[in-house]
Amino acid sequence: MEGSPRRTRIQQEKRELILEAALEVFSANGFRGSTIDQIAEAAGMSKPNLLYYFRRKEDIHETLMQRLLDTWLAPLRELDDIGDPLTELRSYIRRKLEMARDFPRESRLFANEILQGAPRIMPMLEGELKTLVDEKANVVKGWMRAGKIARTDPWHLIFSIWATTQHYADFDVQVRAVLGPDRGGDGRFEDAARFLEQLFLEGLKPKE
Amino acid sequence: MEGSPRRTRIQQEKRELILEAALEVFSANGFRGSTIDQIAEAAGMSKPNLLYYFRRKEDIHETLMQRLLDTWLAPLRELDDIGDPLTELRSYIRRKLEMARDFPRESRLFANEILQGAPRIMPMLEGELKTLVDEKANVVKGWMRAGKIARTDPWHLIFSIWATTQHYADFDVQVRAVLGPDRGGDGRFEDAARFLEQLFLEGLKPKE
DNA sequence: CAAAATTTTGACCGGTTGGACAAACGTTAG
DNA sequence: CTAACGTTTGTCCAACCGGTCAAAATTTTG
Repeated sequence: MEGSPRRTRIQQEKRELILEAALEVFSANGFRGSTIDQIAEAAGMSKPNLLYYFRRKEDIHETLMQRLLDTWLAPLRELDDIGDPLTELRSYIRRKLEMARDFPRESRLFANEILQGAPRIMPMLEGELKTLVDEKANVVKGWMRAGKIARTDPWHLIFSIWATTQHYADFDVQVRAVLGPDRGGDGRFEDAARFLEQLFLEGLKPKE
Repeated sequence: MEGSPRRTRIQQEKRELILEAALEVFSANGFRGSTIDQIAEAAGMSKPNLLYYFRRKEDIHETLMQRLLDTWLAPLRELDDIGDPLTELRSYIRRKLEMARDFPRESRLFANEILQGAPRIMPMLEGELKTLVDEKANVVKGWMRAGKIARTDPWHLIFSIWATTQHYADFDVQVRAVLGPDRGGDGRFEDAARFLEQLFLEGLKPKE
């Protein structure tokens, strides 16, 4: 058994500072597109100083990734059997959209990793993530069997919630460019929330 | 007025070869993550030879990007007023999903560019793309006014179609990892098509 | 305070990268 | 055949990048 290494107060603080800076840089440029110098400058320290706290560039990325995954899956973990199905799904969509709004850098970091083939987190996708999604898909299946929601593919339903919500973080510049200066402001997340709620809960069929 | 530069037959062919190789490499590693050497090797030639056809790395990327945008927006251009609205939308969704299936590299190239803040194509997003989307959003608005489809935000509707379809190209490794070896095979696009059709045309409300 | 431990820095290194260039090679037209 | 033109290659370079190291500066501890 090995506990996490003992660290001084300074080490704790500086490591946080570096991780915050690295999140900024990695999420904007990807892993290979980012340099240690950039991260060091964003953290307000010299490169060798940074390397005193993280011995390799990859260590920073790995630490960032580990932390990310916990918070990233939290909304899905909260989805559970108790309560009204449609309400549960609406809450899940809202939580995911809030994450896209409040943690866009984390979303882009994740997107960058997946886009490049997920070389560093593949085992996690096939293990922890798959297990969690399978479990929640079965919950959704139960709702369908009980006639609480329409029958459809639960896995693709989850994918579509991921895709539509994360889009507002990952493709933010495109969303803003298309909406223009007037509609692309802070209100876009509320518009998106309203739209997604209707899409998932009602579809596009006209109401009689 | 300046026409496109005169080129010999060999130049035409070699340039195509390079662009094909560059698409492979750029879409997998991003712009900064790709090296001229990688592209040259994928194209079966030496680095200086490649640089004879494209003088700078950025020229390759730029050429690739310009071509991409035309084909990328083609499905949306086809969306028009004539014909049944729900059928039109279903066709658009299917075309976009087919593009994700048949041109995943193009999708990832585009996603990479947007993720990094779209530094090279920003003017196009604010110009050509915005104009096209605004135009099509108005078509959709007309359908809504006519009571042909439910009232909702046309812009966010288009975003959600982009997001859900491109997801199967951009996040392909994640989709496959979650679906597992049995369900993650070639059939996943048909499952996705069925699901998306239901989602957009019916929503999740249970049928009475 | 003084010794010990921690933190910061400047100088440096080997490998990679984008790109330049001239020489060699091949092709085509007179 | 040969001169002109187009293509390919080997060599080289300067900038950059990840990372090392020893020494200096600072903080902590007895």
